[in-house]
Amino acid sequence: MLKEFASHGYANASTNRMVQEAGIGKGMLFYYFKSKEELYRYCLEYCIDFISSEYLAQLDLTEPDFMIRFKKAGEIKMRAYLQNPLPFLFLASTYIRRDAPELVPDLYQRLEELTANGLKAMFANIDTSLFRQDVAPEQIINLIRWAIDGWSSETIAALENQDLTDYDWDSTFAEFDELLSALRKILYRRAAHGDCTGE
Amino acid sequence: MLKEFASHGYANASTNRMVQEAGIGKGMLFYYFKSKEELYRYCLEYCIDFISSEYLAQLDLTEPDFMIRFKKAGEIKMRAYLQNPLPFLFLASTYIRRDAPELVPDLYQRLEELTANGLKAMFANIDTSLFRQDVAPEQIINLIRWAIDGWSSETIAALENQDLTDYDWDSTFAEFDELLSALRKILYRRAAHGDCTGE
DNA sequence: AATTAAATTGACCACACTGGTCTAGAAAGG
DNA sequence: CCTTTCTAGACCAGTGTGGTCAATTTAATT
Repeated sequence: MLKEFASHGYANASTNRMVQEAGIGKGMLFYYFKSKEELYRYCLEYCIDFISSEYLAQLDLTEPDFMIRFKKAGEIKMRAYLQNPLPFLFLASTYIRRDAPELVPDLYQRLEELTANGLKAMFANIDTSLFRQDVAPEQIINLIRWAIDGWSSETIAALENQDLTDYDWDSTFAEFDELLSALRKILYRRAAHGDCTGE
Repeated sequence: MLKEFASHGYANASTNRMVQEAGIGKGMLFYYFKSKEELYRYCLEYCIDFISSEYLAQLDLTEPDFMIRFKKAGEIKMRAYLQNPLPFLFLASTYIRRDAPELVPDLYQRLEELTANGLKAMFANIDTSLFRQDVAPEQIINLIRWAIDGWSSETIAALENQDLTDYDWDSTFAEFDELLSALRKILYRRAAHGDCTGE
């Protein structure tokens, strides 16, 4: 169901394909859900719950070092995604398609709030004294974000055509650590002795 | 036509909507194109031609300073996009939907080649001696790419809900320049006197 | 003006597929 | 044995599809 909605959008999702994919009779679907609309709403709630509990609620927002915090967040997200990617795909799909505006009137507001709260918390209480001082800390945070996002999306894109059953994750993680250490070298204060940035 | 294909994909694009949007009779479409498939192929060729001539062919690949080269490329792309955004949207749509695989068998290979050649040329003959030496130059190139990509997509996303008729572009460009100077400060060799990275 | 040719329209077609219903029966439980 | 809960899939009216075609307007040519 989630897959059908995610890949075709609400309007073009076919209940016939759903029951075929699920291997059940058409009657069942409309026995448990009185309409396609109700099914959609149920899926929505399920996905929001899943992502809230398996991803957002797991974030460690106390870690002052932004890079560590962000790295942990990435691992949590990846774990949740690998456990069940469909809620992510479903919500991303509804969000970018703007598919069901009057179907669930306050949906987009809720999604905005969800991500906005997540992001706000993500960027709150960061120890900016770790950063180099000659570039604005917001700029540094952006650079870290964009670097990690860019690396992630390119890595995921590269993995998409692979057989992941016996994939060598270690080298991927090593690559990620390399990226992080480069970021630290570039964006953080030089450790202790002789801060040659001049402050 | 491009808009219809771009926003619905080949299968769900409606020839009825196309003729309505274009304000012509249904007959005309099938007078000039014998089928939806032929129309699609024509659109494809048109878009590839447009992007090749108005974007890829305009790139200045001699500029040794990567950041300047990339900045110019961004401006060229933006100019082409503003002149006619539909080819970009059309090709992006076909590429991500993987919509017409057996319709145009060698399509994806051609698109891969197009972008691959573009990217390869884009990253060839770069003067890496301008970069700081304590981080691998490929890593630096990636960081610049990701930063510019991230900034661009967030800026575009923010602009999408705006009225652009009398938008203040100067502040946007200024923001972009700020980003570039931060990148230069962070990723390039310190100019001349006292290179404190120690080589 | 008369005739031929090109361009244009929209009603129309068979067909595919839609969300949803409903009958008929299988399972389960008492 | 009866009742209740599940389950299946044939079926329905409706909508939209890509594509056709006879009819008509417009343009070109003689």
